[in-house]
Amino acid sequence: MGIKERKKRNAGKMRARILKAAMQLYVKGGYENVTMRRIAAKIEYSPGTIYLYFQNKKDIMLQLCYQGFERLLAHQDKLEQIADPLERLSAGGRYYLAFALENPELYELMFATKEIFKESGPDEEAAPLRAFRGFAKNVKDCLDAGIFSANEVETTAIALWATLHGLASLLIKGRLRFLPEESLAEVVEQAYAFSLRKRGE
Amino acid sequence: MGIKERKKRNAGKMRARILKAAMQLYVKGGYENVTMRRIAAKIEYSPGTIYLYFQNKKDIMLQLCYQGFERLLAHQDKLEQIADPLERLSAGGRYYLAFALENPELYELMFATKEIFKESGPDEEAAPLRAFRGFAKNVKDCLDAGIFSANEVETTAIALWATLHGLASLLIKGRLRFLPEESLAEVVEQAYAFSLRKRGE
DNA sequence: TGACAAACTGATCAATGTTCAGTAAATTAT
DNA sequence: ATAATTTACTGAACATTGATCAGTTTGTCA
Repeated sequence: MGIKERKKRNAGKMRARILKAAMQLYVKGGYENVTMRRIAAKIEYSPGTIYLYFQNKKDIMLQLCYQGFERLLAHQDKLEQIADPLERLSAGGRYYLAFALENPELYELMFATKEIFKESGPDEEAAPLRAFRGFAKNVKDCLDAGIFSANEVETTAIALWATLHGLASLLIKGRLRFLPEESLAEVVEQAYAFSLRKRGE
Repeated sequence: MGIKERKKRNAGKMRARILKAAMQLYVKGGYENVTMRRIAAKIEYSPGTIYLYFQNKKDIMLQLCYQGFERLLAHQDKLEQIADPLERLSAGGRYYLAFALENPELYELMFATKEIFKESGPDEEAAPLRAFRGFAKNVKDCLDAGIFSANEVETTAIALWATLHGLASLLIKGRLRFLPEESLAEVVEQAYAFSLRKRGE
């Protein structure tokens, strides 16, 4: 009696096709480029069909937002191999910024979606929170190693995350365009290094 | 021959009326609540009239964005009275965050508008850059006082600004909602304090 | 094969930003 | 004062949007 399973699989595949099409449209031209009719054309179904698999456009965009966090998490395990905690945190920051700059539209979406935690409060299983917990773990290792002054882990993690997110956001939104282009990368690198300055420096 | 002047004044007043109506709509319900027809209804003109004073909706939103920076700058002079540079920087940060949280939609707009610097590159006279220069001045005073480790002023200013902007953005977008509500303010305060930690701490 | 259910269609709706021929008001010239 | 001209404004119209739903096709099972 695998019929129900097959149907679920089919529905899942359809959802995936829709999301794939939506993602392609989104990364190419942002929110306004994602149109129910354009998605429908891409998957070769009629617009009405999409509403059998998603509540509305917002629902689709929310799923894309989650996919963004999944992608961000995808390479987290590579960081684990770095032994030195401060170096690991530093590399994590560089990776974070690189991800944001390589996927600017996606990164925007990841932090533009207000409804992300709306449904029944924050879910520890959710990708956004898992990403933060992984980051906080690295911060904890630094604190344990006495690299920063004594502080709450969460407080320190939030401060450093905020710096990274702030830099990513300012860069993507072109708010640092007053700096000479060629020194931009260097300035950003050093700015994050300043936030990571060790106790006594 | 004050006729031309009067016409300019009238056109200016009309622009102001339109922007006022647009701002009211925006702070109440965000971007999608700002509608050319709704603006027109508020100012009691027909929709077409708006296009005699603004290029399009984007143009209107851009002006609102500028108004946001003007408001942010409005109380900057009060900070100047604080003698101690670190205390001044700290108070500036608190004021910045308070502004962002009291005007969340406006703050979003201030940093959501990509076109802000599009026209002929960054303009030193523009409010956004003036705001940064004011902030950087406070940072310079701290560096001169030896409070932070030697560094480029711009680099340090960007690091601290990014932290503030990151905190504001994360708060507004609800990304810190996994923290207990009652400790949120405290955590944010301490997170910024961490970024401001003095040399040797 | 026939009855039922599930999947899909596409015309349709209200609302959006924007345009522009036409009207009304204000100004200048006669 | 009246006519001519410029300026200000209107609102119907257009293309496109997200969303709906009666009707059709496809698939499943007795």
